Amino acid sequence: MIRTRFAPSPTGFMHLGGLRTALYAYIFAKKNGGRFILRIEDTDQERYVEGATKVIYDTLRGCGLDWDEGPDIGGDFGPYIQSERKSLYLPYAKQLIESGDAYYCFCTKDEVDERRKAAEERGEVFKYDKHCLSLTKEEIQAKLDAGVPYVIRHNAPTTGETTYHDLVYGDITTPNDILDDMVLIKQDGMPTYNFANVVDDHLMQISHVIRGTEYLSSTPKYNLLYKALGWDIPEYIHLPPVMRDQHHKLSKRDGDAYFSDFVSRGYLPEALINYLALLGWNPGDEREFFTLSELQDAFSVKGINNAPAIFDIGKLTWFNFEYIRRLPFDKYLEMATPWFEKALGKGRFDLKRLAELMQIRTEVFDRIPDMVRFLAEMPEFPDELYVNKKMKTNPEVALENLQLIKPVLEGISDWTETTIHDTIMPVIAEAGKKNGAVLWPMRIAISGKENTPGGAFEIAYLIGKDETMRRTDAAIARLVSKQ
RNA sequence: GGCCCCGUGGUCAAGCGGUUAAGACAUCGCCCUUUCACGGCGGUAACUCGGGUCCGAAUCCCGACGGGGUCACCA
Repeated sequence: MIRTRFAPSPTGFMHLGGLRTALYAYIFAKKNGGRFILRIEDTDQERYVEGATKVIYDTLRGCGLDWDEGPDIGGDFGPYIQSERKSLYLPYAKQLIESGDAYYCFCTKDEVDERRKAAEERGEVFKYDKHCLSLTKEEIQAKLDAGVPYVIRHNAPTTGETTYHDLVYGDITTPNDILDDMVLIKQDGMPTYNFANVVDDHLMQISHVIRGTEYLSSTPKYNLLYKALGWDIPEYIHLPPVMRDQHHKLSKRDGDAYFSDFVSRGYLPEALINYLALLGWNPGDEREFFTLSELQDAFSVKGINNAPAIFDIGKLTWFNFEYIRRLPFDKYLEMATPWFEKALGKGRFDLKRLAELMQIRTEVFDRIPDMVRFLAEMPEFPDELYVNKKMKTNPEVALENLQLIKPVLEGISDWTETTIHDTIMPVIAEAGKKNGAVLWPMRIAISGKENTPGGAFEIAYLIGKDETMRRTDAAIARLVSKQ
């Protein structure tokens, strides 16, 4: 049975790198008919952030990454919150002490820190010197009885080397002499991440550990623990980091790395998931669009890349654009309406028609207001906008043609796109002019923008006859005054 | 600094000893078009460097350089 887990710590928000890890763990499990487990790693009491767990739930569910076992839904291997498992760890630590693979350490944190600092100043790599390993049984018991605070440390080997296999990185070999005697049980009785992780992954029968490469070099230490405890070592799938640029990891610090930020700006979770899936993995063929279930079918560990990948918001935006285009119209209208209203207020425009024009032009929802604001408020614009080489227009031509259509526009009583179109086009033809020579200036005159979501007729319809005449008159007046 | 990992266009990325070194995003140009967009066509742009091995290397080996990670009673 394939079992994977996503084990975030509730210390902040869900950032995109973490989401990608969760995604891979989810699709790998599902692809293989396995189970996806959610475990909250909150052994660091000081970093606990209220509400962070909910963010994790919301993000995962919002992306369709439903877990089969977890804190809120239970499962056969609970509890799924590490702090609630506190009492489980100590017996295993004691077992390691019995076998000589761990020992009590009474050195205080300050002492050790001081020695570490001194070593660093000498340019040396600090390793705990196993000082407390030499304590006799009696000495240990005496300190324990006296209530001297202690931690339990791993007794790591100092010679030889350790090799393990990673499904994406291959064999990783590390010399043992660099291994430090890491703390397994902290002074507060809580296990460290290092220890809790090993115990929990084993107890929860995790078959494949999927996580970031930051754990690549500490994995040998975990493997030593598995062996000392007599447990099977799980398969490892380490994932390269998602980078902001060549030098920096995409991190919580960047602020824009949060899933929730992208969603509130108008990125669709589906687009985010699709993009993230392809960041560091490829299906082996030319496909680019994947739903979650298609991802499950196509996924293969072989397709995971082992080099860091730089997060490219441009490509994400393209995916988002494509997903927005594919949205059912009603859904688009519903989602776009708040953004329309932000710039246009309520009830002044035919939002349905606007949405039809906007759907294929929306890259991200938060760009909508700037694109449509001109409908409510005529922007200032330079006369240069009347210049269009291909349409052969300039301010002079614009004035002439605006004057040509103004009375025609005035005479239209049934203000619909069709009527406006059918009334204006013959006039242009009769005057022997090119369509663009008339329609370009008209669009500029009533929109004041080089780019608009639709042509002259659509805009004229949207802003209504009165506003169209007002803007046309103003444009003519201005052009006249400059002659 | 020690140890580990990585190195194909601006970005993602195919490639597994012989290819005109794919494709996508971005970018540029052209066509279509009442604008933009969409669509169509085309262009610019890459194997970090140096040694090997081999008839032949982006592909294998070594080294250099560059980048990342890690060295906590954080996870």
